[in-house]
Amino acid sequence: MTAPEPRDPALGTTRTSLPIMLLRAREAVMARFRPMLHEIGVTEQQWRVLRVLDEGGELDVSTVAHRAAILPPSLTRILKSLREKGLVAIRRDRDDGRRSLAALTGTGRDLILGAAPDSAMIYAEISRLYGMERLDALMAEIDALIGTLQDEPDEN
Amino acid sequence: MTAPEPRDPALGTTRTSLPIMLLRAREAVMARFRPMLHEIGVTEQQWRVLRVLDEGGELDVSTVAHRAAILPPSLTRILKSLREKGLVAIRRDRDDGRRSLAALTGTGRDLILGAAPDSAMIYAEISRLYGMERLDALMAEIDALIGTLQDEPDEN
DNA sequence: GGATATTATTTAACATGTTAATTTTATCAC
DNA sequence: GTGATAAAATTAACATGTTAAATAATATCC
Repeated sequence: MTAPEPRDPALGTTRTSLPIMLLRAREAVMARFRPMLHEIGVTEQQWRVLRVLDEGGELDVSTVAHRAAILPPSLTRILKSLREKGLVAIRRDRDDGRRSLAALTGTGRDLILGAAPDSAMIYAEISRLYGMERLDALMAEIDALIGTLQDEPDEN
Repeated sequence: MTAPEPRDPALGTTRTSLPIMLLRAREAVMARFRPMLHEIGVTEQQWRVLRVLDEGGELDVSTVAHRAAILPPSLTRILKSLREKGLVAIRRDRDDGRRSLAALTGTGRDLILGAAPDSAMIYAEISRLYGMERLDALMAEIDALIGTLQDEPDEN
């Protein structure tokens, strides 16, 4: 019975909010991968960490955090749980006692290798549905947006 | 001294992973808004909920969850904290006892109104840096990606 | 009209995000 | 060499993400 409340036209509507759209897009993509991740018993973030270690070999925590887009405090907990699962090994850097180094165990590598075909198939399906060139172009644009926002100084 | 570990070429590199790129993009955008949100003492998610309620008036929890892209269990907690801050009011729907209805309080509306100019300026700055038309095109493409992935059935 | 299924929300439990503070080790200046 | 500083990782504390289960109210079927 009550009429819709008035709203400030200076605020864009949440329907077209850039951060929310990026969130929804990520969710739509991840929904395709989630069944596979559930199957092998790792979370999305744990999977990212495993992949980064597969690509980079033994890496220090800061590098893993940067490449996997995970903040250091989260990564500390994730590495702990991955170690408890026997998927990664962690040791101190002898040359620089401040650093921790993480690497896949044999078990961890096997898990990646086993899941790789499924992962590739899911990505291929996304690429097929949306269009491969179109997807490449979209990712290039997103990359450009990131570059633009990070290079330019904040307006504060 | 150890050489880089071999990796499976079937897995794309994490550098070009679509989910990670969307995550980074969101982070790059939110970094611009974060100082303002910190200023007014609300989190990013709380801000989204407040904006949705400003746009939609009194809404049931499910609708807010959908529009703000927040899962119901998270929203329950967020609404509780917003109520404790005096920014929203919650009551039961008389026509359907299962539903909870949330609405901005006067304080909540004042907070939105006070922050609106800053919010608009930040968005305008992003638009200026990246290009307004380019940003519109990017958002249209992201929207198309979401539509594509949600409409098509899962391949499982 | 009462058993049953469905829907809306919440609770529970665990994982991660986020900021600030702390700890440990290196580095620099002198 | 020693004291101040900086860097890397962790811990702490609180907020949110995520899935499953529980709760409560409505809708449906016979």
